[in-house]
Amino acid sequence: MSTDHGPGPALRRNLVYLLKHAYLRMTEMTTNAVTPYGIEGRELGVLLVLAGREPASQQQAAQRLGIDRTTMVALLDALETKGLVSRHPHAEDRRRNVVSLTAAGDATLRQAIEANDDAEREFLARLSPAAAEQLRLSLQTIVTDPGAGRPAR
Amino acid sequence: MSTDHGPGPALRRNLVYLLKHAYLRMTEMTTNAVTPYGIEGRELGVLLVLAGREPASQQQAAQRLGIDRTTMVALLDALETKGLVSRHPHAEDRRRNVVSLTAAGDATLRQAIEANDDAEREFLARLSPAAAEQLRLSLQTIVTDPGAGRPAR
DNA sequence: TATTGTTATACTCTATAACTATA
DNA sequence: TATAGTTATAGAGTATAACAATA
Repeated sequence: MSTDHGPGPALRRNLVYLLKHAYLRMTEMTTNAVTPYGIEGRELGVLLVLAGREPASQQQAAQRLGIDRTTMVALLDALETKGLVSRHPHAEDRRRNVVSLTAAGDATLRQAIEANDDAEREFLARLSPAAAEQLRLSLQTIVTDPGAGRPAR
Repeated sequence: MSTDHGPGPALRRNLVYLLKHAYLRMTEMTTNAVTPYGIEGRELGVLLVLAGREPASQQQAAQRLGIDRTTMVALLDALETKGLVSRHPHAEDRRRNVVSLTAAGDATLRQAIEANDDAEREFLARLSPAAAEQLRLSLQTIVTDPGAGRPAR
């Protein structure tokens, strides 16, 4: 019994360790929350990007997610097979694909968002509402505005 | 120009997205910080675990890091080859390996910790000191004390 | 029988290089 | 020539299954 699990004092404050395990846990919870609606956790991210302003190309959608365009292909193949997304050539530049949500995709997204919100609430359950909001804002700051020493790319 | 990079409004508050990209960025910064001392980012984690209370087995060290024991084998092989770590059979249970830092491992760890602290400071640069500490504490709470609905495992 | 370390193997996620069709 | 999408392929990082030594 009590086989001494946790990180131990040396790791307990290490940011790589904390971020990695927080990420893994949130990912698992989102996956579980969203699987009943027929999509994977990563696919929710794609649907969310598409639901915003509709991207003018697959590549633009990939950039918003921070993944490679070749990764996006497989992701969209799966979503298209499920009938949640459709691709059409761009009117003015036929190299590009305009990707849009189908009606089914829109319905799935709505349900998945709710399920994901529940998962986020559970993930944050040990934090006060203020601390939870602060966590989100701090991560936002770090991720979207990395600060000096960071190439514009 | 202005090819419209960032996440877009739909993803900007999504915790999986934020945690993933925060994790990727911190990992990259730690890797860069620690490479000059001849170790990888993940290896710093191993050294930190070993420097705490010395684990009675490889398996215990693996549990503290949250990785599989088979993964730990390869990690320790590399560190042993570099002369930073040594394995000896446990006196009372010869199935187990007691893993300890060599003098070189200890010296490397000390330098790597400093470099990693610098990287963490840069990572947190856009946050106030209070917000930075709050972020660390909130992640700690979530990771080490996940709360209800979570099996003890 | 159960457990530790190990090996072989496979799976997931991701990126790089090369092809195609358009521009 | 250059770019968007695609395909084939390879590389991390990780885990599962099976084996040897020890308990």
